[in-house]
Amino acid sequence: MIPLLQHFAQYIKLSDQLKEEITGRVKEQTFKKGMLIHDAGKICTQSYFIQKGIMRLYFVKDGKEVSDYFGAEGEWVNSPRSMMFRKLDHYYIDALEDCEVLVLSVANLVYLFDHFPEMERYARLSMGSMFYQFMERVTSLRFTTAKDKYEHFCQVYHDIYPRIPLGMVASYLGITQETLSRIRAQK
Amino acid sequence: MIPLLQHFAQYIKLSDQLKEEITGRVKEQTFKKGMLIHDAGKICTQSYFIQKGIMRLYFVKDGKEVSDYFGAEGEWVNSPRSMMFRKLDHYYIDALEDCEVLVLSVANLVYLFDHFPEMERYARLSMGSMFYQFMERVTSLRFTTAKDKYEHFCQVYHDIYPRIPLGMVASYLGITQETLSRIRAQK
DNA sequence: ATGATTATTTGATATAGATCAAAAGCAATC
DNA sequence: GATTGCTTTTGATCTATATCAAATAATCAT
Repeated sequence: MIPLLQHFAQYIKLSDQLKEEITGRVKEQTFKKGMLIHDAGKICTQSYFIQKGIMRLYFVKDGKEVSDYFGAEGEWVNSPRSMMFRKLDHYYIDALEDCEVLVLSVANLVYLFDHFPEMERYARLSMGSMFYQFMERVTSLRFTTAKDKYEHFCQVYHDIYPRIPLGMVASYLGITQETLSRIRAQK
Repeated sequence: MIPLLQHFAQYIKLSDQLKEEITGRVKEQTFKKGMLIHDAGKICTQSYFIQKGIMRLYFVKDGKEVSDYFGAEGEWVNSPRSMMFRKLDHYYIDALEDCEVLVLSVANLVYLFDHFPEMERYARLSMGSMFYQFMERVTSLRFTTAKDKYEHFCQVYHDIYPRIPLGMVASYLGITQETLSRIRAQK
């Protein structure tokens, strides 16, 4: 539970009361490697805070999986649009490794937003950081060679990139597996 | 001033008091076409709400301008990272047309966040929408042809795309001017 | 362990889009 | 309204990466 509180504390000051409310509203859960955790056919009603393992956000295009985000220890994973706006989205979530997570339901999240304005601030600030990362990613997708893209990926995911299968990295970067394999070979 | 209040009202309920605080804290300003509004060498301390005209967020790479965002009527433009985290960023802002804007300073924005929790909520929700647009943009940059990218651009910027010079569109999409010109010709 | 899947590497070829170069269109300025 | 400086178009190559195909290597289940 500690890592979760530390996560919030990066952005806001946590009152004892808020700490209790948070810890009282999440529950532990584990998933086996390969398990489908969220199905694109459903509204996403849970957010997963990873204590151990890696979860992946992906969608299917022309029968192939396209990976869009990898969450590891200390990060939240969910289907953002589905979760925020309660609309169906095309994202699936699965476990790339055995995972231990803390689950927070949308209902509980809404409760926290409604009763603790500092939670709104937390959300604003943490989204701000992700926003910036998105801009860097967009920059990296334009005007750069496949090699530059891979290097940017390794930088962003520096502590977990060796744990992610090559094919998934390739689809994340918008290049083919074969090209990525060749890039890796030449280093 | 009305469009600005309508903008906020899309996301939160505006009390009379908040309305007054907002209108009292912005000031009108105009910029001539081509003017540099924000310089990458400085911290961005103002956010611009556009009432008329188009503003552009761009940076310079290898001596060339790379456009990253176009803001039109009813939208905010600023250098997000510089503004949010008070760090230097590489973004410039200029005016693609004569512009009429409302200016809100960071100091006033912070005041509003500190005194009106619903402003934090506004920020969270509006960033959420932009977040989603970013995800779509990332998708459009991967696995798609130059033509698909241009079509996605026209969709996202459907009411202003004819007002944006071709070269800027090309750098926004990460393709060359020449390629974009050829794509336009074949339609 | 052993065979069966699944993931990665390697090779040969094709192609979308980049690059280089120059002409044609437009728009601003005196 | 001609002159100057941008912007867009058109044309001829070139190249990074995709695609297709098959061989290894790694992982999983019995």
